[in-house]
Amino acid sequence: MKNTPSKTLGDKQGGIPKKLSTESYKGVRDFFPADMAIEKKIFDIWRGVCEKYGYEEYGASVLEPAELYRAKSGEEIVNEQTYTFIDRGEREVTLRPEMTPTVARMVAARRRELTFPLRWYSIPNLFRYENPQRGRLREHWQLNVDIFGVEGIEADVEIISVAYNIMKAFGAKDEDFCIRINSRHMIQKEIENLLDDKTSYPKAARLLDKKEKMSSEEFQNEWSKISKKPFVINGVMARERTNELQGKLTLLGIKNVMFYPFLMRGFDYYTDIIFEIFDTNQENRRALFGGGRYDNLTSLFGGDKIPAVGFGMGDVTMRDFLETHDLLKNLQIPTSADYYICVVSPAEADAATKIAEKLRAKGSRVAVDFSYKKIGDQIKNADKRGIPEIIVIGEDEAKNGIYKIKNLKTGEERNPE
RNA sequence: GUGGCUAUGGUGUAACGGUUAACACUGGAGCUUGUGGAGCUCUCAAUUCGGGUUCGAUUCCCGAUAGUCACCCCA
Repeated sequence: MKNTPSKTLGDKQGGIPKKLSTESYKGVRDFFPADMAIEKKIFDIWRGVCEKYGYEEYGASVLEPAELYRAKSGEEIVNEQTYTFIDRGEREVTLRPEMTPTVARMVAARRRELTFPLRWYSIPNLFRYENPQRGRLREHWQLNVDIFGVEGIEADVEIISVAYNIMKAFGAKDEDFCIRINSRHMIQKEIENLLDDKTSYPKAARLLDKKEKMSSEEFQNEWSKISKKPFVINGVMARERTNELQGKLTLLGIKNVMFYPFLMRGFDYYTDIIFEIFDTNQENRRALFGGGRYDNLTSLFGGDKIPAVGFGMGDVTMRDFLETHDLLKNLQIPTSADYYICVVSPAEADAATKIAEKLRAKGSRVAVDFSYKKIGDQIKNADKRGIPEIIVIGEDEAKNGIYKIKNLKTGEERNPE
C-alpha cells in the first residue's frame, strides 16, 4: 500500500522521505519482547499486591474531553502540557495526562449504585507534552490505587501500606526508601499565618517544595520576596495530624516513615494527608511516587463529596529505581516457552506439530522451529531464548512417535511423562 | 517553552581537515548429512538530516532532528 500523506503534512516535512525512520515518536517507547517482559512483570507485581488488598481493576479511554482537566488544572496546564486537539466534531479532546480526574468522574457517575468503600486500581498509559529526559517521557504507564468512601485515617494507613508493600514486593529493603508524610491542610494554615497576603500561598508552597535543593541563604532570599514575616515553621499542627498515622503504620511494621513539613506535592486537589516515597540512594535522591487524600474532587461533578485517598506510581521511575538498586535481576522473568521442538526436515513437520499440540493440551508452552536448519543451530536458538528443554523430531521419532526431552542446562535426556 | 552537552554499522567504541572509515560483539553462511554453548574462515551492515567553509569534511561553522542534563512545570 502506498502512503499518501496530505499536502500540508508533506509540505511541512519537506516532501515525502525516501526511507521512513525506524525511530519511535519523540518521548515514547517501543517495547521489544525483552523490555515488554520486564514491563509485564512490573504490572504483575502491581496487580498482585493490589488484589491482595481486595482492590478491583478498572479501565477507561485515553481520550477525555479537555474540560475535565480545565476544571481542575487551569488553562495553562491544558494548553502547554497536554496533547489536546479538536476532533472532527469540533470537540476539544485531551489525551489523559493523569488518571485521577477520570476515576473521580467514573465514581461520581455511579455514586448512587456503587457500594462504598470502593477499592479500585488501574494501570493506564498517560501522556504529557513536554521535553523528555531521563525519568520523564511523553508517555508512561502508571499504577493508580484509590480508596473511596472512607473518611477516617484507616484509609490513609491502608493506601500507604499498599505502597509500602509494593516496594517490598520488588525486593526493596526498608533502608532503600523512606515514606515522607505531611498534612497539606494543616501546613497550609501554618504557612498562611506567615504570609502578608494569603493569595501568595501557591508561591510559598512551590518554594517550600524546592527548599531541600537550595542553601538556606538562597531560601531566605526567596522567602523574603514572598513575605516580610520571618520564616518559622514548627509544624506543630501537621505533626499532630500525622502522628496518629505514623503510629498506626508502625503497628503494621512500617517504620521508615518520617514527618516532613516541606512536603507539598504539586496537585491542588489534595486536602489533608499527603505522602511521598523517597529514594534514599545517593545517586537517585528523589521522589519516586506519592499520593494523598483528596476529599473534594468528586464534588466537581455535583452531588455530595466522596472522601478519597490514593496514589500513583509510574513505570519509568519504577524501572529507574530497580536499576539503581540492582533489583531487576530478582524479577524472575519467565521464558517464552517450556519446550522447543527442533524439526529435522519438512517431512517431520506434521509429526512435530502433533507432538506440540499434545504437550500444549497438557498445559505446556511449546514453540516449534520450522527453519530446518541444522539441529545444532536450532538448539543454539532455543538456548538463546532461555527455553529449558528441547525435543528433536527426525525420521525415527516421526515414524514411531517416541521421542526424548533434552534439558539444555544439564545436557541430560529423559522420556516424556 | 529556555539554555548547556552529545550524535559513526543492530550494539559498544576508533579514525592530526586528506586511508578503501577501523575494531569487538551481534546477525548471516561455512568448517560439521540428527544433538548446542568453544574455535576458526567468510560475509551483511555506519559517518542522523539539510546547508556552508575548503582543492578536499566523520572531523570546522550554521540550522533541523533526536538523546541527555539543568531550568520551567510537575498531573
